[in-house]
Amino acid sequence: MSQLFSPEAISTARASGKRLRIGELAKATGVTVETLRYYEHQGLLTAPARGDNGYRYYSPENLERVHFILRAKAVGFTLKDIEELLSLEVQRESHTCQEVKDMAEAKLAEIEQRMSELARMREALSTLTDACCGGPMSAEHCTILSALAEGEVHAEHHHHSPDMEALAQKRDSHSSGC
Amino acid sequence: MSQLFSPEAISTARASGKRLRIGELAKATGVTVETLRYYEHQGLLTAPARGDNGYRYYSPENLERVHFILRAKAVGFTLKDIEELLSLEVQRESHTCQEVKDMAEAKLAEIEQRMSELARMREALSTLTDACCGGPMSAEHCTILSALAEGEVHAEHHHHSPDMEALAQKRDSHSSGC
DNA sequence: CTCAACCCTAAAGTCAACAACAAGGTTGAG
DNA sequence: CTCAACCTTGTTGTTGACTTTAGGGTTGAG
Repeated sequence: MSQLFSPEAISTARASGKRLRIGELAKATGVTVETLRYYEHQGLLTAPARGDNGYRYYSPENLERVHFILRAKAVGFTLKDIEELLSLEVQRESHTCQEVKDMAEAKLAEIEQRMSELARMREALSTLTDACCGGPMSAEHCTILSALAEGEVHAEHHHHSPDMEALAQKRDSHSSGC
Repeated sequence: MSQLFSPEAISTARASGKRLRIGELAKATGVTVETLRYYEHQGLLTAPARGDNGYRYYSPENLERVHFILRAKAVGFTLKDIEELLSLEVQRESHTCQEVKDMAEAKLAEIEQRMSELARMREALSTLTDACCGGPMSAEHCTILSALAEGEVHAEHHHHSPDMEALAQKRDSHSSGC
């Protein structure tokens, strides 16, 4: 490994400025170098200092910004959201808490929306799997396939109707489901 | 395919034999005509009969298949999954219940995976929003931005550490958070 | 006959968030 | 010097599920 860089080779040699090359920053943050260049291209990272060789040399501030991005991603923000969050972050004084909280709450609502959609799917799917024997015999009378084919799937948005009953009846009445 | 052994099963099973043009099928199923053509292109819909004008004329079986696809989508299957499901559906006898149930359970696991990921995000986000006043004053000391900037976000996979404590302390100690 | 509302095909564009590739320059160890 | 391992730019490809575009034919009412 070649950890040897020239700390003072950069024009503005700051005392505390431990500058990282892109591969080092990548390793330090757990993302790929392509991702870092992509973030820069997208305007999420400000263009870092360059050496005479054209290499990017990242400051600790750049490192912090990458961490900011990753944390924001981890709680569900998109890169586009993060661009907005960063514009709030870099000029905190000229923005309000409300703006920030609004974004967080909007994202929260979005996440809860997606969760309830998934919960709906999970309910429907578990009803289906519960009704299916899963045995090694022919799928000719498989309740899952029949439910998908004949419209007994309890998965439409609102409209929680006698779907499950219909499915349950299938099991009882025919005694053939799966 | 059911059409293999049923050039007349169609006419016998359903005396109606009402064939729809693509726009009618679209209206009947709630998808766009482009989507229907796309499904056909992807092999999810078998090529329907054509008139002398080149128009597609869909049979009731075609309609049923679209419904199958939509129901499968509604419970979380991808189009690729559905292609597989359809191959099971079309030749049920040569497949087992187990195959079908395995697919459903795999999808269920996938959905639960995504749900727990979302739940993790929701926890982190609601902790953040709870800690933020959301008021109209400067975001200078906004706890949300600070948490994102300083790494107090409780959102990494496992590793549930004193993150929330750190966040809570921020509120108490500084008395400035937001 | 005209005109809107249908229908057709093939190909390209969209979104997000990168990954991969081509074609090179730089660095440092051996 | 070579060689691997870095770094550079710009372009294109990936995934999924469509949507849009371009450039046409068909149908039926007025």
